[in-house]
Amino acid sequence: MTITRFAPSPTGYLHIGGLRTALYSYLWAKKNGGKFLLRIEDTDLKRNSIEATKAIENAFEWVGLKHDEKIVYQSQRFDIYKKYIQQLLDEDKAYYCYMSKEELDKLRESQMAKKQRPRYDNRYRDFSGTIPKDIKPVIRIKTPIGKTIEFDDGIKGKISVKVDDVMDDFIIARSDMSPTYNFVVAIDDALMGITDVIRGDDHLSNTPKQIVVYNALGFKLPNFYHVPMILNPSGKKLSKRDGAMDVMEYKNMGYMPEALLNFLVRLGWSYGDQEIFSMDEMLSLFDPHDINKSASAYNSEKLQWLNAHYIKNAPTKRIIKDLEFFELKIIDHDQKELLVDALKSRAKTLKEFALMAKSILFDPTEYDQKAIKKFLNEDSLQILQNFTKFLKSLNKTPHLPIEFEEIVKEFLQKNELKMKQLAQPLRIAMVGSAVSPSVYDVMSIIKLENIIKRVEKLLMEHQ
RNA sequence: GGCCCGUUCGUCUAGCGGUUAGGACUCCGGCCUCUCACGCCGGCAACAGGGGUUCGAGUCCCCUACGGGUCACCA
Repeated sequence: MTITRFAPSPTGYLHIGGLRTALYSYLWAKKNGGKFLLRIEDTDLKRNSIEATKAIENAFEWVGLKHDEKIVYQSQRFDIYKKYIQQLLDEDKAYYCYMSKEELDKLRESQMAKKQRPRYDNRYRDFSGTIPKDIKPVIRIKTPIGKTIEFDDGIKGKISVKVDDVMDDFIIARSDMSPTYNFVVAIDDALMGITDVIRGDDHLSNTPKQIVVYNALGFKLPNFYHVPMILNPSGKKLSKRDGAMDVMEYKNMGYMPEALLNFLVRLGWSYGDQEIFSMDEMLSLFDPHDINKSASAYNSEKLQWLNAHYIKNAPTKRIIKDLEFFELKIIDHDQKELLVDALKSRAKTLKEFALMAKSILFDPTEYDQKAIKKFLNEDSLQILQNFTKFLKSLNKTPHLPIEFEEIVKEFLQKNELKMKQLAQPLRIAMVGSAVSPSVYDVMSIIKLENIIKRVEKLLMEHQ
């Protein structure tokens, strides 16, 4: 069975880079009928937050990624880590190091001065001298000096590093005996039965260290996949300054989770020329081996295009529900279908959608001055005047767009006018600007009495 | 600086020794049209540079340049 995991440290919100690796992990597990687990990496007791964990869960819920089983908290597993530390000590695969932090700093400084790579000099490995008093020791693992560590990354291919180049006998337990990251990650991944580790590129250099731990403990290695980073539009590392890092921010901006997921899955991965992927398609087509080797820049225009696509194709009921988040309730409106259909191909975000809907539903509070200047003059005001008279004289009440179209045509014919001469002035009267869906649709949505009311209001203010 | 990774249109990418180097977003034309969108049609635009290997290289190898990651008693 394929078991993957997402293992964030609870330092803040879930950002889009994290969501992408989570998505990849989720897809790969689910595609293979496996499990996707969530683990919170909170070994650093100093900074830790429940809110951050909650934020991650909320974001997962919004996009619809469900993790299997209970969330694993590393802070609750210290007993387990302690056991393995003791095991390594007993087997002489780890040892106490009595070098103080100050000493270590000094060593590092002198190495830097000599342009050497700062590293611990293994002075307490196989130490037989007298042990310094008054020093709370740390525990270090014995790394396989002189060896080469090789592994086959599912994305990058063969990776091979010399142990002496990339690590010293690194610390697995701090002087307060709390375990460190590279140690616990290996243990947890092994114990949780993780078969495929999909994570950010920035962890690539941690992997050899974790392999050392796996080997020391006799655990079987998982498959590793190191996903290249997401860059900002100018090709630099994505940071908070780029804005919209928090996944939930996308909800506020009116993006649909499907669009975000589709955007993210295509950022660094592709399947031929296909751009649109439903969750089912992602599930059947995704394979981490096809992920690109190079970093990709975040490009919000594509996301916007995808969002527009998903809005266009979403069921009306769904849109109506989503619009409530933007304080628009149209569930009881008798022309809600027409309204939503008219706007579906026009709005790029749900936020924009709500704004457009409101501009139709509610009487205009102000008019676009450019539009006024361009389309309102003596002639057009006269036409509007005549049009309201005509509307009032009707002996039946039109409802459907087609019915409004008929009466408009009748009016135009009687007065020997072209649609162009009526459409824009009427549009301005109804919604306050020169842009809106078809006037017939708008008329049908706001109804006869409101058309007359809005036209008369405009006439009054411009006479 | 050491180590590791990367480099195809502005951006996301297809390509897996022989292609007029394809698609998508953006942008620019055109059609449709009551405006704006949508849709449809068309256009601009790329193999980082240099050496090899080969009959033939975007594809394989080496070097250079550039970009990124990482070098903690953080995760």
